[in-house]
Amino acid sequence: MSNKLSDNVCFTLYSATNALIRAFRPILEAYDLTYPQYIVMHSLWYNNQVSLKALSHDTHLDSGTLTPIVKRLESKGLLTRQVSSEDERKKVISLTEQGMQLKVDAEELTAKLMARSNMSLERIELLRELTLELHTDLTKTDLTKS
Amino acid sequence: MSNKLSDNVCFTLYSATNALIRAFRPILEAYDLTYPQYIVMHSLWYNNQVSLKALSHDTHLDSGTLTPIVKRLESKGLLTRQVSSEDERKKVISLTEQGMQLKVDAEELTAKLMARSNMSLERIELLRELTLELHTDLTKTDLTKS
DNA sequence: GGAAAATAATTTGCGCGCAAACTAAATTAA
DNA sequence: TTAATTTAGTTTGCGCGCAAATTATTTTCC
Repeated sequence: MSNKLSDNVCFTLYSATNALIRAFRPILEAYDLTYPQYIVMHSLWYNNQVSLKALSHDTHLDSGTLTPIVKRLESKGLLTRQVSSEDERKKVISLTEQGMQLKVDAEELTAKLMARSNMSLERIELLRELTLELHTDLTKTDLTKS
Repeated sequence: MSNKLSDNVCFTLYSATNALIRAFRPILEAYDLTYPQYIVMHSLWYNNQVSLKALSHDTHLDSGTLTPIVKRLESKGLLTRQVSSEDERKKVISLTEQGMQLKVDAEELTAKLMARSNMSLERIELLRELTLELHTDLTKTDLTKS
């Protein structure tokens, strides 16, 4: 029988994520990026010239969330959005030269940030595995099962 | 050297939290609550008649975030907000009868939800401890340390 | 080939999450 | 005691996160 909020996994997960993004903010500010924008850039650094659909699959972000994010990155000159010639419903999202150059600077930000926590590498890796597992479980049984 | 997004703790943590809140939504819908609103109610069930400051401390939510949440809960008839008689800057937030009755129904929602994941109780508890640790670390070293 | 269904992306609406600016009350210090 | 500082809570502005509705294109099926 739980009574404190911190006895609750959902709450600790939620709070830790908020704290992480909050801690990321001043670091990412130097690159004029928010955390979701950073995720999109990270995805494109390793998978350039993809559709919004593909980007959505990789980042786990909704298309309705992605469209405005990608537009903002476009207006910052980090990427371009062109209608695909094969399928005119699709847009091809491509990094600009400027967008690709960010990679060099911003690649190691996670390591930088996590080093500020006192957690050991083993525990960080364990946390990664557990959250990956939870995400997989939740998205698998989400809609069909009641 | 990480290349996939899922190699990145921050990303897996972020995605798992989004997935969790998404999974919570249809369950909480029956109580006409969002997840942050549920957190506030949960806090009040075990700590009634507190100031916004105290609520902010317990829920780890900003006062600027809390004010509109608490107002929405007030307009749903789940709580009241009265100016404190000792200190007129403070507001005393108190559950209504209706707000207290929700507790009975909504208390075990977390267990209900986590049962839908295939994770063992041990791994869920481990996840709770790791996220609690990360939150503590990040909020401790946040502003002062560079 | 043409109607119906499926797919890709955008738009709309709402509730956060939080920094920053603001208001009002209480405390401290001169 | 009153001016300066601190504290509690609200407001504003912006960027998500996502469900639901919409638009436009493609595919399917007859």
